[in-house]
Amino acid sequence: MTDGASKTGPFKGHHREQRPMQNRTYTADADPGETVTVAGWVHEIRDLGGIAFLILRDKTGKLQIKFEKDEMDDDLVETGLGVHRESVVSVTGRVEEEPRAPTDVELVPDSVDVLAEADPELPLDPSGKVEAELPTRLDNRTLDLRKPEVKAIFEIRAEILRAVRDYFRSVGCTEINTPKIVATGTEGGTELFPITYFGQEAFMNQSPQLFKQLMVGSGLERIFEVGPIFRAEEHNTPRHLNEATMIDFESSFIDHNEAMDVCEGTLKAAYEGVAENCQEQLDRLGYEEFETPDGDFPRLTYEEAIERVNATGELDEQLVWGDDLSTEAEKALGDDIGGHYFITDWPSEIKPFYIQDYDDDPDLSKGFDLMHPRMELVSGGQREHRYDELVTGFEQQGLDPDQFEYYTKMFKYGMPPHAGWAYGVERVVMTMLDLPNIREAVLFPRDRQRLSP
RNA sequence: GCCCGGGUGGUGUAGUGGCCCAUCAUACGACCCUGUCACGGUCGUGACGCGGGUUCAAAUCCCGCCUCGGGCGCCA
Repeated sequence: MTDGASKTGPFKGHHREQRPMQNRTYTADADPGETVTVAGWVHEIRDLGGIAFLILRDKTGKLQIKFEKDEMDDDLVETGLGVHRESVVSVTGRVEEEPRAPTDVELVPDSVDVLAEADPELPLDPSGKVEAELPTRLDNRTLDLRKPEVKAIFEIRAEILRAVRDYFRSVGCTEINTPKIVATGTEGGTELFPITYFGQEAFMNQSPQLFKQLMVGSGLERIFEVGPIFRAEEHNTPRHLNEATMIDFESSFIDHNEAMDVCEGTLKAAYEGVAENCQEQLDRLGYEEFETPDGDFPRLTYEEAIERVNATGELDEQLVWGDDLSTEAEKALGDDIGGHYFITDWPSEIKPFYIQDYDDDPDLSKGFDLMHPRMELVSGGQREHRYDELVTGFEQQGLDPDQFEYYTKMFKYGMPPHAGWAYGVERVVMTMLDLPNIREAVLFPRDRQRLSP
């Protein structure tokens, strides 16, 4: 940038007071010998009498600020030690090497500015001396995310999304966005949130399924989307949300086996990204060793899966062909396998209409699920791309094809064979970090009871 | 949708009929303390979700309401 350009910008060089943050130094970058201005939150004040320490916290860590009462200006001491915890301050002073300080450096202040005073009684304690329950934490998410271990979850979540996006690009995908306000549901089964759209009945979208299929028939061919989905089920569990974030993938000219390859690739990329780039966050969360999945994920057919569940002897009643896997069955199988695995070749009748059946066995579908030992992560499959078969599938599942004409119509104009899948970001975060509740993996969860904040 | 459990100071808890004008920790207020790092010490402020009932006596038992969490189903 030239001098001339900089003078026309929002921050003019000779008005330093208009950009106080420009000169801010992160606590982690405060090196001995420098005079710096740091800014952040008052984590704690330890007043020992003649000497007192203010611990300042910012996004990079904590820095100790020393106040020697007899040797320093009274106003400075009064301002620095008179603030409540979690107030926002900026402090200018000299950084000194000090082996007795927690980080081996401390700041000797010349001036302290209180930018925002905090109320003395906090709804939760960011220093973590006293635990808070999840509802209290969610009601006060701003304070909650001042805790380094809570912040770490969302830094890791961001890294998962980065790694997944990079992986998708590496296999030739284009990122798309599809509408979240829609006229009809996807599968007809799940409850939708009804809304009014200029006087017309409409719904919050339950899944990008139909839209992403329409796009594999477009010139884009191979696409992914990261976006919200909305489901009006009144479930109350630690693994369901009414608004979740889905990672959807769909590609032309691949089958369900190749779709599983991509699925496995994205998940491994997510684990590897976190292992490579989030060691500090993992440390904060207390991970001794973070294991990335190695080797190929086992691919069990549905038939093999129910046989294996029955062989564990964990279930009171044996599964028979055609049964869906109950939560109990999923857990028994997950314990038995001990890692991620696919279940393939599901009975057609428990998979949606858009999943293709085997030509030589119409009772068997090319649908698959990716499972973590704790829960289902992904649902996907080879799609039905043939117009006549698709419309027949609608009718067999009791759906009216006319309602989905915008979708089926495009299958008349050259829809290539295609396959894809979708997984829930929150479930990936939750299983990766072994979080007890899916609400931990969302900043502001929407569940049966919670609409605010 | 069906079923189960819980709500005690700001926060997290102890207390299952009288021992409770309610325990402990932390926070908050006051005072003491020159190397803390969950700083320490002394003193103090502060709560039984709401309404009704049973009982000589209710935080505790019963009913209704509000509210939160969990199990199943279904799903990601």
